[in-house]
Amino acid sequence: MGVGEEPSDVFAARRRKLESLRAAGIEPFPHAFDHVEPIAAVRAQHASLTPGEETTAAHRVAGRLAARRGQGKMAFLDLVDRSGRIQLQARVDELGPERMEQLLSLDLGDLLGIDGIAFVSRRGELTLRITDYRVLAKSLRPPPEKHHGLTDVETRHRHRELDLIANEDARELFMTRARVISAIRRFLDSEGFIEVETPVLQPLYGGAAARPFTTHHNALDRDLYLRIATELYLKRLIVGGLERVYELGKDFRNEGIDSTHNPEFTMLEWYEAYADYLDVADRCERLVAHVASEVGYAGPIDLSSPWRRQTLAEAILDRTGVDILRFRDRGTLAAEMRARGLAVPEEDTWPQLVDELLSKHVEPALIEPTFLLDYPVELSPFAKRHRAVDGLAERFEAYIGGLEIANAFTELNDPDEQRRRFEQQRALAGAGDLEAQPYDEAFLAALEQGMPPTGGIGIGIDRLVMVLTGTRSIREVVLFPAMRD
RNA sequence: GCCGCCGUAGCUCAGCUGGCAGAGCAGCGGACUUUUAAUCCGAAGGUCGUGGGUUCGAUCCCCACCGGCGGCACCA
Repeated sequence: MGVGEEPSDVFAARRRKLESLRAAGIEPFPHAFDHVEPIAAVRAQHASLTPGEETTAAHRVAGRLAARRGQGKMAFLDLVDRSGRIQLQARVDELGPERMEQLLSLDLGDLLGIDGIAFVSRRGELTLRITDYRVLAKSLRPPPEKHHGLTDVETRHRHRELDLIANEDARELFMTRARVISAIRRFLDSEGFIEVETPVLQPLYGGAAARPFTTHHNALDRDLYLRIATELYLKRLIVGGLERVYELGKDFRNEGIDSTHNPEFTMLEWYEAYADYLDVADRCERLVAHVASEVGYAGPIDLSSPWRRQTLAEAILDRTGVDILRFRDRGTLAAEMRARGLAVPEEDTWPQLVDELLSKHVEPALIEPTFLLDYPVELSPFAKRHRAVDGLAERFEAYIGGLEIANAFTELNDPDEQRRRFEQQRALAGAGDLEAQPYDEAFLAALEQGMPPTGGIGIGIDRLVMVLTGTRSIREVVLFPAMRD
């Protein structure tokens, strides 16, 4: 069933009304409608009126017809725009019999422009008494049910326009998302960052552990990759002296789809010269706290700074009793895990076992904002070695509500060390690791030019929006999530 | 990829391990001048996801496929 099916008489009735409008000399799809006020602005002007109070204030609003009560000589209609809903009163003594009948024969879902005089009904509802109206666009499909809204998840995601028409929650959520993104830009701009744009189509992908999408450029007759991260290009801009840069845009990863993964998703990355990962952590928690405040976050999690900080090894020790720093090879770590009754996947290497401990036993418990610091260097091919602890890298991941929302490091800027890391990745790729980093000579050449000490981070914007809106599925915060055909 | 649940009118949902497919909203015809999910009367509206199978007979039982959701696996 659904939106693509053949019209039934519900559709035919709307077609007939379209034709009768035209027959009456009314253009059902006019070009524009000037001087429209947001409904919320009209409401704000009359917030102090009392029930039964009349005014002489004329207003012009526009939106979608959402409900109709009554018929004949007087009726009430509800009009919805992006900012809210307002009641309209249609009276035959104001409009005349012909215009009245024409108005009442319009369909729910039609787009209307309304001129009216504000008053408050006996029951206390702000209302516009219609003095004139205009059809702004005829709707040829019935809107979703007016009480229950649209609840079918598949239809809500495949036809997001219906979700937005029917569900005020959905409108509010995506407006919040927009405010999150603009607040991020304002924050970074005010701290001396410049926004840049680097290639989405890349001859070589890199900067994250993920499989890419492949595409083809016809004129060049060569395959290109959709980026999995912006990291490597952004660091080349740090080499170039731009000092503080950020990019906010889509990354693409050719992986499974679940409640926290969409194949295309919005990533913020920033890089700052002369900073390390702890400086980046400070800015990250300030950014999130600022954005939460800007969008009026009132959820259950305290996002204010400072956040809890704990090393990865401590967190795993606390949750499992396993001290990964004491068992530094695959065999002894696996034995320790077995001794404590923990599952040990047969194929896993030492860093993969660490990741297993982290994702199974630590991540789900990280509800309050938490930085997990200092990851195994094997898992972090672009992070600088820890200044104090052998075998670790200066890297953190930030968790909120059990979700990983950020990943950051003190960036590796020694080109020879970076080259050795690429060699290791090449060995992994040779062993069948589909996510190993490809060898990127252009990036190495840039590092050889000299990159200042640099801190960098990637923040998953979709997941951050999930936290800020209390949503459990990434599909709820992406307007058009990936679906099968 | 594996397992489980789900798919019935435009929308929201009923439908008894098998016997002609149900309601509300919306829509259509009518009544009504202060409604707030308006109310009342009337007449309509269906490829029960798709394709097979079992059966005298399938929305219901079986198989496959499509799509969605959840979990596992994989993965930031």
